[in-house]
Amino acid sequence: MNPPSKTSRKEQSHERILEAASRALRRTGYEGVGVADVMKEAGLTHGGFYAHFESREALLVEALEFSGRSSARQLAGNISRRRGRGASPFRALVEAYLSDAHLNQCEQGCAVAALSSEMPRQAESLRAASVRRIEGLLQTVQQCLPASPAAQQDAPSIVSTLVGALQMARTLGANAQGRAWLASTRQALIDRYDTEVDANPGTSTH
Amino acid sequence: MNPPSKTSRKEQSHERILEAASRALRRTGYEGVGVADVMKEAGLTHGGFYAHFESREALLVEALEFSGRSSARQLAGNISRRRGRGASPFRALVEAYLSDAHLNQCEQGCAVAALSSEMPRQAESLRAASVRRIEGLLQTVQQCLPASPAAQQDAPSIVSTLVGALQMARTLGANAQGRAWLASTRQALIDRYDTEVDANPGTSTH
DNA sequence: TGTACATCAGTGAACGCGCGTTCACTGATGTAC
DNA sequence: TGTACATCAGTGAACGCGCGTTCACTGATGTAC
Repeated sequence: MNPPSKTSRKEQSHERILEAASRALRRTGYEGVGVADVMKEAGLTHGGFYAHFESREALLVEALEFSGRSSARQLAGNISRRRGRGASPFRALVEAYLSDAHLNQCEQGCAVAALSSEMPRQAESLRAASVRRIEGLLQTVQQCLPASPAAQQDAPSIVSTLVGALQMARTLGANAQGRAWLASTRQALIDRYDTEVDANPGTSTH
Repeated sequence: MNPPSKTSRKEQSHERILEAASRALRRTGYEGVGVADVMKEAGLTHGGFYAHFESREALLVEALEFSGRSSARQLAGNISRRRGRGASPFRALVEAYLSDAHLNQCEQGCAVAALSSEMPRQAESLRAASVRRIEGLLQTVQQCLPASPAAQQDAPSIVSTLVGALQMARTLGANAQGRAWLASTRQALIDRYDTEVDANPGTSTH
């Protein structure tokens, strides 16, 4: 008979492998994900990998989808927390996505920002999964904008700005230069799309 | 005695290697640049490589700088051609950078757009070179904006939008979906920063 | 002008290492009776 | 309840391949006299 817990031992291992791969993917990019390393971080040895995934590429596809679910959930949480403190949906989005925390913690952050320049070069199954991630992010942004056609039409431009700004800031470094880039982009977006202004967005400790 | 031409045979080879590496870098990313492949494309064999560069990493640094010079020159040319046809500096920048041609020809295009998500993960010498590329692009954008502090302050946000949009569009594909993303971002930028509107930007054949 | 020698750019074989993938085997868990 | 067997998840050694790097050597170009 099956044990009362619905997830089998193998399913639990599978989940741990995906978690490890998802973090590695966002920290080191597609090329940086090694089968042996991921298995080790999941507490297993590399030999068992092919009982879980058909190939490394199949792992990357699942890991990308896992990353998308995970970071979308986290972003939604951050947005609703900021909304609870009185921010408009758009301001909450901008301050959550372009936060200093998101600058530093790329392995828990948005997969699109972590991978976008590599996406066009990947095998078709991965590129298709990447397109779905972009569409997911687009949808999140659309939900934070007014429903008017004029506002909705700007969503792709805003997605581009959010993703690009995080990448530029990460390249500049998690120092004053990177943080200044983020702050400047937050300001520009909010000035344009959100009228209420407050003093110190992007950090929750002040 | 030296031959009348000032560039020696070795300098010519060096230049050919850099050209090949610069194209490969923007087409396939940092990880995609192989020493043997680059030498082959330059018409040489891989053994001679280390007479030209201390290491693969040193090649990548020089190739990135080469890419920056080359694409900055090309972008400046495209901008001034559009200005000659009556476009404002900002409109010329947006239509040149977010053109369908730039969507397709990434190996001659902007290195920042081709590499940005990989930049933060590179060795220090490469990251430093990447920062210089971002600063170069920032300067180009600043020169296309009005000199007022209000406009200049938006430059980082605009750089982010340009880079992000090209990456999203390239991931979506050089098809209707990718071109629509570009067109939408062009429109949003121009609506916001440039008042005159025309019918069909981004292609020169209509 | 011609000969002998040194320098220089490039060749191609070889080395070492990492990594994706395969496979025979093991130990534990669950099933049949 | 207990024993024998089958299944299942995971182990670890091994294979093959690609790639960065090294190095002894070659052929051409330039220099000394």
